[in-house]
Amino acid sequence: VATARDVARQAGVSVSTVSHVLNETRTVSDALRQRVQQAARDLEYEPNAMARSLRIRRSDTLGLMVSDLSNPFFTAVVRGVEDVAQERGYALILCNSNEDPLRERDYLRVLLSRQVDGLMLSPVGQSHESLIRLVQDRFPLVLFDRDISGIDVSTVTLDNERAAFAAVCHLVELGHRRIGMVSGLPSHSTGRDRIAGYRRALREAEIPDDGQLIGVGNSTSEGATVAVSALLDLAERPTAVFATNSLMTIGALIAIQQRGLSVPEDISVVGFDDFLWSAVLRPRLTTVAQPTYELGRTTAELLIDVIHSKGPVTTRKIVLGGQLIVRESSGPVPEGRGLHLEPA
Amino acid sequence: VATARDVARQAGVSVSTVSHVLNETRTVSDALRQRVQQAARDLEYEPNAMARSLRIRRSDTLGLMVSDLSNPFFTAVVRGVEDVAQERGYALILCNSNEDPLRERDYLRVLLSRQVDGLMLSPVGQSHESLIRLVQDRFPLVLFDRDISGIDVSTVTLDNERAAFAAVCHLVELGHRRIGMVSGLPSHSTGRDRIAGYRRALREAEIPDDGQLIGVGNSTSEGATVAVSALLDLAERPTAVFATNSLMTIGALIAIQQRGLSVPEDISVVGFDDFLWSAVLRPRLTTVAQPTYELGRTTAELLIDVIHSKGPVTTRKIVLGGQLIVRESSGPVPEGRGLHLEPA
DNA sequence: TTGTAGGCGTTATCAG
DNA sequence: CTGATAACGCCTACAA
Repeated sequence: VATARDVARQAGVSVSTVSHVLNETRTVSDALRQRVQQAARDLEYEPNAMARSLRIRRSDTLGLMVSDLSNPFFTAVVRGVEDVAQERGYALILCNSNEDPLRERDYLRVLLSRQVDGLMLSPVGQSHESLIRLVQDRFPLVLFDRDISGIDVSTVTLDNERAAFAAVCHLVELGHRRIGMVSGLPSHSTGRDRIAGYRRALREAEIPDDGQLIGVGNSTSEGATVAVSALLDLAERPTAVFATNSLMTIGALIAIQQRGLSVPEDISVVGFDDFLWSAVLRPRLTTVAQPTYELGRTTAELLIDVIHSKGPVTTRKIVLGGQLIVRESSGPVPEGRGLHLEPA
Repeated sequence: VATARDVARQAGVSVSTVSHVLNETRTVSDALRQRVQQAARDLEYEPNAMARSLRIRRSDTLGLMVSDLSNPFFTAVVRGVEDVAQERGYALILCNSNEDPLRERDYLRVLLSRQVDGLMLSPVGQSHESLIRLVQDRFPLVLFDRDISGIDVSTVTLDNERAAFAAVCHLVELGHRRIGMVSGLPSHSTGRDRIAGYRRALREAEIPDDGQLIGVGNSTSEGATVAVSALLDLAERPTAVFATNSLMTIGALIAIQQRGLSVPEDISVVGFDDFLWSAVLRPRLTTVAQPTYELGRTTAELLIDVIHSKGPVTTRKIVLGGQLIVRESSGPVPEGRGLHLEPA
């Protein structure tokens, strides 16, 4: 591997001239410039990014830590982040905490020791010591998807409360009054917000809400199958189910199929996130589509802004909206069910 | 941010002592060791990975470039790679060439300039200058999923020929004799191998094969919809379709639904890669399951072996096998179709 | 057992 | 316009 020294020798100039030619950082005579450029090409010189970063105290690298890479939601986010990083000349180091707080902690150290210029994070748990230190040190940090409390940091999130509200309102308008929900962990802001939207919809429809119809699906397909099975075991089982991410939607459908029930004749379903395969399901799935790719783009752009802003950093909270897409998996309340089952 | 110098000053020792204590690279008296460790903790010292790498000419970082991160196939691979990297103490820089040769070229330079210790790549096109130089320089490189010609490099692939063979044999055994296929690009080894397996199955069943029933779906859902629509427009349309990745399976199903045909009554379908949502499809999808996570693990392990092997590097070709999972989407030839349509 | 000093490959300051 | 030279933060002979 050739170094600037080699290029300098080959071109018969000093290393500083090589550096200045390649970075266009001062005027160099045509003759020398030509020789340097030729030598660089001949030797296939590629500057050593580590040495460079060490000197200029900047790595032109962004860190991105997602909490679950097997969730299509996050891969869409990653693509958005990546496109922006590419456009703005940043490299990207991607880590997957896999919903493991320890792994998040570890990767955080890895990323910082690699001197990333900024970090995008979908936090797996609560705020912790390492994160607090980061913001205290004014390290460029943007959280996405999930917000956490007790920490003053910029975030980009989706409007989960409104999205859940819209989904449940749709079911209410179809006449449903016993509406189940499979939720993610309430320890995540996303889980809480979706529950809040669900409850507001019930409240506005004056449907009594004892929380019995909220199952915790743990954001996984398996968890949702268990949770929805429990809902279906209730004496007064729901006539509709709202699943709050794509994996849990699958789990909910599995549970429903296991009971031999069909959608939407026996029970209506609304999913969260819009997925490619929802179009080939029969019936096609009613979903709340979320702008996942845009979430990634916005997060990356905000982070780069934060990095470039020299002044006092004002933390920003950006919220992106979603969209309800009505398909055939949600329908009216089945005959003989619904109103008469109402406890109120 | 604290440096080794700061720690040394705080502990009242020299920087070399700090280094030796933290790396356990020579025996240090208890007293000093304690002081250094305490100081490091107090200052929250984290070694600068760039400076360290610059010195020891090793970054303990692996590069991973996938060709399409939105394809669940590759995210499973990524998880496998990541787990191994984590276990073996390597960091991971992940790039997404997005099937764009230019982007692949760019990212290649980025990764190399960042001094990754080795690189895993699912190449988007043919072998090119940059790759050839890499192997000539004996740079640790492992290709996965796709092999390319004209370059002597270690690879980890799936047995696509056999997988396709098994899928088509299954259809043959059900009585099908007009079997369509949606293929990826034949410029990829995966596409070629799957076509080869398809053809071998036809040959062994003594089914005439004029290649008319092979549609190129371009590995995308949209491409597959177009390709399968064309197959369904044929005067003697296939009674079964073999789709060769998950996105193209979706596209195939969409095309079939657009025609108002149902599976497997009107037409049988076999998909490639096994997906979570295939279980909630009705009918459930017959698929060839591929060990994607294992592909990632094996690739990372092979690369790390290559990096550690001091001697002459013998290139290795590892091939992993798949498994046919029969579900309800493939059935017998529909009444009134099949044999009498046979041209031969 | 400990410290000093040189250098990894760059960039940038300071003379010429 | 150009070239020595001193960092950047770390590791590691070599010396003490």
